[in-house]
Formats: sequence, structure tokens, C-alpha cells
Amino acid sequence: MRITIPHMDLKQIAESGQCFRWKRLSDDTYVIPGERGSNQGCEPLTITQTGDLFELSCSEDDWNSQWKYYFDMDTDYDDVMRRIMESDDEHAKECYRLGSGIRILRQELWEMIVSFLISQNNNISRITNSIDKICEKNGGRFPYPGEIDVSLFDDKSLGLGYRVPYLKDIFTYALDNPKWLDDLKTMDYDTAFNTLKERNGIGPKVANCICLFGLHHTESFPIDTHVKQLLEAYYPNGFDYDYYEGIAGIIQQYLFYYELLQKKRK
DNA sequence: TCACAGGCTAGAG
DNA sequence: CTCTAGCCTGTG
Repeated sequence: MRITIPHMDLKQIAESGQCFRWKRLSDDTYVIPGERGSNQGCEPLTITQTGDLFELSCSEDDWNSQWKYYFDMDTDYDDVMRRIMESDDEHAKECYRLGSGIRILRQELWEMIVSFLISQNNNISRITNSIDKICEKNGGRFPYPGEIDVSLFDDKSLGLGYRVPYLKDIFTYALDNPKWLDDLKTMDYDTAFNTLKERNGIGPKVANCICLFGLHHTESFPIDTHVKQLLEAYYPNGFDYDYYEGIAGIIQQYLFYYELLQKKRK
């Protein structure tokens, strides 16, 4: 099927660091795994972009029942644009010019927890590599609690390093506490953040990433080394979190993406 | 060789 | 409370 979608750029999303299992076929075409949580067994989606027109390999029913939600079509990105343009935040405006096609995908919570646990003190190629290999060991599907033996993480070829015990702990905990994931989904941002931080290997940065990308708490503002640097460079007097109430996390994505582009140029 | 990469933990002060 | 060494490991 075909559909026009505003404020969406596949390359920008793919490089914004929120998804680790998109397969790039070209700058305009990506394959996105279909299986996610309770939707396991669904076909992967091939999506091609031409301007704001998108060609998708799924049916209109699949779009309405699943992918439309995944691409966050129920968030008002026109309003986000307005909030930036009506501000006096010149740096945010500049970032928005380059990254206005970024959306906060509605990805599956468990996959985000595991992915961002692996992401700490790590680089993108190693993260995707580790996740790919873990999925390989599970028949190409992302493993859910109980689906795999946690001793699998000891395999050195996965390149997980010191994060191995974190992964074993979280898989064991989620299996022993089957309500945990669903409970997280009902919590407000602060409660979810603190509940996540109770787990071994989840600190403030990882917890915020899970809140933003796994629970879609768009007020969550993860601060990694890059964001820390850009805040010091562009916001010496402090970032106005209050002005961006409710959408600071989306703004963070624009700032972060811009920062990556600048660093790539060097 | 050495710093660094989408950080966290534990221990010291 | 804040601060920081050490942690796995591939990359430049």
C-alpha cells in the first residue's frame, strides 16, 4: 500500500539510535522486523520513502492494526514543530531543520529494555552486532523471557562483555515476575523510571531510554555523553525543560541527531 | 599504545 | 550526598 506521512524520514529514524534491528537496503528503503511482543509471527515490513510518500509491503488492514501505531501516527508532530518554531531556542530550530523527520517509534518494551541494557558504554555497530547474534541463536526472533537459556549470554562471540550478568538478571527477573512488564506500562513516568532503576545494570540513562523508547514517555530526556556535551556547548545557562513540558524527549532526539551529524563531518 | 564508545556499580570521601 | 576507578571489547 501507499500512504503520505508528514514529519517522517526513514534515514533519520534509522540513524537516531532508537532502533537496532532495522535492515538498511538503501537510504530510502528499510526492512523492519515484524515480530514484536504479542505480535510475534507477523511479516516483516519493507518500506520505501519518496519525499513524504511511503510504499509499504503490508496491507491496509495491517497498517491500521499495527504499523500505524508503530510509526507513532497518534502523536501530534505538527504541534511539536509549532512549539519549537514559537520558542526563542535558536539551536533547537537549527536541529529541527536537519532532523524534523525523526519520530519516537512505538517499539516493544521488552526489546527496548534488553537493547538499551546492551547499549551502555558501547557503540552502535557492536550493539546491533550483539543483538543480531542473540536473535540468531533464537531462530532469528528477539528472545523473550523463558524462551532461551540465560547461559547463552556467556558466549564470547556475542561481545556482551561485562553486561552478561545484567542480561542474565533481567531475563530471570522478568520470567519470575510475569506481571512486571505489564505493570510498567501502567505507571507514570517517575514511577516507571524508579522501578526500572531497581534492576541491576539499569541506571538513569538506560532507564530514561527505556521510558522514552519503550514506554513512550515523551517527557523523558536521556542524557548520554553526546547530550551532556551538547547541553554544555549550546545551553550554558540551562536547557528549558519547562518550556518543552511533555515533549522534551522528542526535542532531545533532534538535538542528539544534529550532534551526531556534526561529529560525522569531522 | 591509548582513548573512547548512547553507563553502571561499588566504594571512598 | 558527590565523585570516580574499573569494567568487556572493537575501533581508530
